[in-house]
Amino acid sequence: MPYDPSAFPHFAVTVDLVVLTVRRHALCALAVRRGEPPYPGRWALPGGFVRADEDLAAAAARELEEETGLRAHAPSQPALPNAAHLEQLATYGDPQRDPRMRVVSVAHLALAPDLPAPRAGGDAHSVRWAPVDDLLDQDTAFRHDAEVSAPLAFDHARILADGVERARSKIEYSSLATAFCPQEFTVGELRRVYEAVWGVALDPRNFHRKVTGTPGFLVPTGGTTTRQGGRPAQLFRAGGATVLNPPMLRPEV
Amino acid sequence: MPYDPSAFPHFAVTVDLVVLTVRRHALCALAVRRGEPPYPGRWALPGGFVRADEDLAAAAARELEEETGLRAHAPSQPALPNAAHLEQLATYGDPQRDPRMRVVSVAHLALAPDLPAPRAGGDAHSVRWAPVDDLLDQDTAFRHDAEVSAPLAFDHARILADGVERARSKIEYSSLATAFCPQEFTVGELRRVYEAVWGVALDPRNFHRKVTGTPGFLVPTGGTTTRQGGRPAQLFRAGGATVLNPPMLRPEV
DNA sequence: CCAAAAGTGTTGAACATACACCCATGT
DNA sequence: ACATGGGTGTATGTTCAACACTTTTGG
Repeated sequence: MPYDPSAFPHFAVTVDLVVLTVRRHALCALAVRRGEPPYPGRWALPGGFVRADEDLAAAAARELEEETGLRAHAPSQPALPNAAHLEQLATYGDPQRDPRMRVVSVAHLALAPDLPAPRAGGDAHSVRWAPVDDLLDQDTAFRHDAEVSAPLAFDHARILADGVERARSKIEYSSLATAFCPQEFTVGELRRVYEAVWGVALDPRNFHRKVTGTPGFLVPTGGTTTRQGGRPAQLFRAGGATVLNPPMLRPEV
Repeated sequence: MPYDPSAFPHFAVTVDLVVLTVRRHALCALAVRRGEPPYPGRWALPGGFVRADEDLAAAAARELEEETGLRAHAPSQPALPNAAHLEQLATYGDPQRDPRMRVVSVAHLALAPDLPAPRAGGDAHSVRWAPVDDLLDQDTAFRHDAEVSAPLAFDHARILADGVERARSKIEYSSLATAFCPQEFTVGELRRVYEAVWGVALDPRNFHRKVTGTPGFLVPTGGTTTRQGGRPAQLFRAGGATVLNPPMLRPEV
């Protein structure tokens, strides 16, 4: 079927990734250092062009694997080892957002357990996990001891902020916080995820009762561990439940 | 700055609109009948191409005004007369979703008060409000008395379902339900919005206490009305609060 | 008077917080 | 022994669902 290609404008379409993990009690995002203009030397979110016959989710999964080695798994699928939660976040299409040309970027949000080390992708640019506070907050970004020293390239600060906000609100009413944990984890480890993502302290006793009392949230594996020190803790896997009812309550700020 | 346009694939970018309203106790969506191939004669969501120098939100607002005469207002802005809530929903980019070419569609969700009548836009194709159940449910869609008789064109059934789901969950924890009401409304009218969107019955007494007891949700205007019959009811405007804490509770299904 | 919708009071169950207290390990 | 994190019990307050009851209109 013929169609006049001059009847509509042409766009480039990219996917950008907000990849979040919890490291050393802080919520961190994956950042790559740009080599080429525009914004050479600045940190940015990983991402790339969508291919001609590629679905948006497939493009996001491909970029995720290129940058981290993680495979994506669809929501409510058994958590495989080396797999991350991946979902569409939002789309950014300001005509001026890329100085080269008109680019519409479909941002995705990925949540991953703490990984041994970020691995350089097919292109060997530098990659690192940076605390989101350093990436977003101007004051800390310009502190001399901060490892990032300028705002993110393009509109990536906005995209990252939206991704963080999505993660913060979603762990409230879904079991998504388990995506930050390894396959087997303790209640205390899960609690530290909530504390890092929300930036608050939670009562360990009430948290324990809450998560173990929500049917389908956690499944005991039978094993125990003392990797956190102290009394051995039961190990759990994520259960089948995806929505939490009643939700976890985020304390007032 | 030169850039090689053959280095990346070209896409067409459209906006599609899920415009919802509550009419005669039912949640309804705006549908347009297609004149041209593909899917001639089938119902579809309103939408169109994003222009070369147009932001995504601006394109959605333009299409909304062309189809309905409604202006869009940003979140948490005073509700103007003839203005609708508009927000980005999600982006759909399956390579096969449009048989003509590669089209990425950025769907938006609009919530509007019940309007006198849908008005034909710049192009004079037919437009109507259809109950979302008729548009989505195969069984009712093929009943002889249903006014729509085939599934929506393209992947619009999926987009509509996602928009309805977004609206259903958002009125739970935000004051968005007021976007379905006229500027001044009663507690009973607001309750009927929740009942239509969720498809449930709510206790009028508890609902009244809940919404009037949430600070910033409703502001009394001083007036009263008996347009629903019975004892005169106070009139309210939407207050400044956008998030509802605690949320409205959707009864179990 | 009766029907209909608005609004208030009350009660018992569910759930949240705060915190006292005990348990099982490593050093 | 003691520090550390895991886990249970219990008191107190808040919120919610259910429903009896009163108020103010139209017919």
